[in-house]
Amino acid sequence: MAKRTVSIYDIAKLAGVSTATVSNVLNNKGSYSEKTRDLVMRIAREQGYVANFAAKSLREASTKSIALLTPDVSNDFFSTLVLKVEGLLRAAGYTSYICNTANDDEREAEYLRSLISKQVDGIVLIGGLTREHIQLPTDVPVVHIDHTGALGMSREVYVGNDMPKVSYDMTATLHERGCERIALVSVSASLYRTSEHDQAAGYYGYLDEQGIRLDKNLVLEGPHRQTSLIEAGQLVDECLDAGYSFDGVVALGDRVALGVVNALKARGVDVGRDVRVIGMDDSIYSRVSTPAISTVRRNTGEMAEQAVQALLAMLRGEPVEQERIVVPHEVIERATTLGI
Amino acid sequence: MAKRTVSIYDIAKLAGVSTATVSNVLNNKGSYSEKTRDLVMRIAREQGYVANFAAKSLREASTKSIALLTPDVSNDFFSTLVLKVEGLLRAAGYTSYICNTANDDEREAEYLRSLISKQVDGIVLIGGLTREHIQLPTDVPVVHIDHTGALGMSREVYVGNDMPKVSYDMTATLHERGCERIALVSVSASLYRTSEHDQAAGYYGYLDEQGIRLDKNLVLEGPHRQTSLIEAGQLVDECLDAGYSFDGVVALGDRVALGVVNALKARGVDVGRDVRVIGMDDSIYSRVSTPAISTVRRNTGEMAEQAVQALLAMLRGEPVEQERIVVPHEVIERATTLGI
DNA sequence: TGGCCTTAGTTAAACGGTTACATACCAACC
DNA sequence: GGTTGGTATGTAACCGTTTAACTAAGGCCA
Repeated sequence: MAKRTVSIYDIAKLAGVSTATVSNVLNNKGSYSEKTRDLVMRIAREQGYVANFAAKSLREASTKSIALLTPDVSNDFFSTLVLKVEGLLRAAGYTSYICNTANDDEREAEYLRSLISKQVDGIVLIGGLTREHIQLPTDVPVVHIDHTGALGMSREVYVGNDMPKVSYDMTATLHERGCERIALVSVSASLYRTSEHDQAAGYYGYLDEQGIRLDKNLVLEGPHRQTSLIEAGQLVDECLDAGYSFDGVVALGDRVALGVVNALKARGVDVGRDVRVIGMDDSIYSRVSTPAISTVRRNTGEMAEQAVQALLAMLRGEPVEQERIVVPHEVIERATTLGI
Repeated sequence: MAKRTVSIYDIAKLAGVSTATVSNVLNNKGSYSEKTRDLVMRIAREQGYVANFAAKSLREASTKSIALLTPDVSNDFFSTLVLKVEGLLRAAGYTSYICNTANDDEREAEYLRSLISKQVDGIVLIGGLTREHIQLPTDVPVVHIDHTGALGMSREVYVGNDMPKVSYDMTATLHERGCERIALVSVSASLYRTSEHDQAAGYYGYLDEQGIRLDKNLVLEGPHRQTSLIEAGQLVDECLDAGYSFDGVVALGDRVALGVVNALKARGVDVGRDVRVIGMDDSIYSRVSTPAISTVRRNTGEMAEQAVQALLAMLRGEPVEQERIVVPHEVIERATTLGI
């Protein structure tokens, strides 16, 4: 079975020319007569010729494929990012290997090992934990998105938001709306998205700057045993059951925010008035909630574009001009902070 | 730059043996002394040798990679399916190309063209529209999941639920709980998931069988201009605003069901008592809703397993023993039909 | 001693492209 | 007529791996 697929050699024979000419015609290179081109093209089409990428890759030392690692594709933020990056790369002629590491170091390392062996031309690392455990054998270009862990490669670029500023702005938004006792809710999956707990930094920073006393009982961190949404609700319940109170919530992620909102609603709290809530990522969760959840748009579109642009530049062999690219974010207020 | 990565040839030279021996050692084939093996292994490790898959693929006419096409990875049902399939394939030594076709024929065709050229060993098509537009040049094995469109390949397997039975059971569940005027809500993205509108068939079938008069005004189909969740709500609003009424809703998808539930709640309807709702897929949407939405578990785990098993069998060259594999489904009743 | 088997290893071809270099032809120019 | 130059095409090496076919040496046995 498995009748060998038609090769450039078969076409050359049928057309009565050499493989070099066929290759030239197929790639618009070198020179050849119009007659030859038409003949070769016709035969190629007739025979259903499809170039063998393995052969091309071997010879050219380039597979035109990219590794795309992300911790969790089911997370709206990451999945839109991944899809945008993939689309842009595809438009540039690259195929992507999309990998879901589930925040597992070992899995990530395994993926990289196998993809390095598959000779990917570049690597895009999205979110996730620190990357200290990874050691790459080749000097392949790497782009990090939403994440700051270094890899020590010779060609390496970072793209992301100013995360401390994001949580700073979230906290400020609540404070400016009159909140005085502001809680922070996060589950580890989102907390670890940046290597140095950047995400929470702005919350502490703002409180400090405004002279607001930090109440450790209002910092709710979950170990992410289950769906972040459910867990966030439990954290809120535990906190309130223990007798603590708050009038504002900085939720590191819209899923977390939705969990918080649902838990508060279940207790009869008027979300948006009694307690204001702000989430992050501007994902579907913040939009489908009632009341709609205020959030931070982190500009996945621009992140993807900057990342791909930087990667393509490195692939073209251009020197890295800007190692760290910061994408602006934007607070979007909805019912949970406006109180309408 | 780009210092050539170390090849089997370099190792052979360093170890003072032939490339054949190195290859044998690395693949546990042929025969060699223990001394030689240790030497080769040590040098390979020292030099950070990584096999070049392009060369291997070219020689072996197998890339150990699979194309995985799905209409929408942001859809919970598809994404869990994709991840499970990918995981099982990885465990079997295959790398997956995960592709998001967005229900776009042209995009799908483009993906397949490029992946065929990349010499994928097999193809898994998940959900999506009919596949009549696709013509594959090689006789690569194909597995379809949750979808019935034929491709006319020599090695082709279908895995999925009995979709007419699914909507039949959904309708029956509502009827048995006392619903008499049962609406059907779908948006095209989900409606087209099976080629012959299988999904709705059971709804019509059940009504017919029970002698319940079909009211066309209660069949709400959206063109999927936007998020299915939002759109479902609009369809419900339009229907009720037009003066029609229902006491049960068959929603083809949990996202659709959530949209319906939200819209009804906004109108002050007591969901679960005044109107009962059942969704499909047992996704996160049905679980995070208040009230929790009844749904149908479609067993993505078993689907993935059956699909991968069938694919691996075909890749091993075994003949197709069962062309059509049906995975059982299960109605899960929660608050929106139990009325608690 | 010769024949045969086993083990350890080598040689070289093959996979399907790309490409540097060689060649053949023709026209134009001085 | 010889030189120059462009165009169209062919030749063959090369990318890194696997593997069929082969060699060489040692052991065993009649």
